[in-house]
Amino acid sequence: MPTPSRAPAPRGWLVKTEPDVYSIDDLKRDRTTGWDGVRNYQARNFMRDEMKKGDPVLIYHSNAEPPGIVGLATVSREGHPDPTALDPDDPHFDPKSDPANPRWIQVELRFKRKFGRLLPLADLRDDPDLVGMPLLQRGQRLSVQPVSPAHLERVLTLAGSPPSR
DNA sequence: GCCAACGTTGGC
DNA sequence: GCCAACGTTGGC
Repeated sequence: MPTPSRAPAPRGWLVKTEPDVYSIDDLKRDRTTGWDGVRNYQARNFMRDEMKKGDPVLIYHSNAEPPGIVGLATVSREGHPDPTALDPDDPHFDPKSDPANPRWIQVELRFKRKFGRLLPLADLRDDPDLVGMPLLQRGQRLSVQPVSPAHLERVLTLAGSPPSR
């Protein structure tokens, strides 16, 4: 029998940022921002190929005390060239990127909410429901990574937020 | 500040 | 194409 066509399961994401550089409060202030400066091919490919408008995005503070997940955003614009790679005055300028065929991609994120409390990395590591989450894997340092629906729901529950929407 | 893990670079 | 050297990330 024919399988009814069904929308693909919504994908969740997690992005890292150093709060000294750009924090959840900065995103709240700006409301939207181009997630620029990512210079890793795997992370770029997620932004270029897989992050879709409306996808939920967890915001993670790295190099913070303590490090942890601090809030939620959404993809408000899909992959497009990262202007900082083409700007010689920008610290993320990449002279090897051809302006006619830009090498680096960003998405635009829109602030959704800041959690009432930071969810510390150490606590997430201890949560049996989060086993296998890429963030928690040893030596993992991707700054853009997928989050399964189950892990996303668990994080939102820990944050005291509704599991969807 | 230390250092493990990982990605990139470049000599060969 | 191998791999050592180097630079970066990021927790601790």
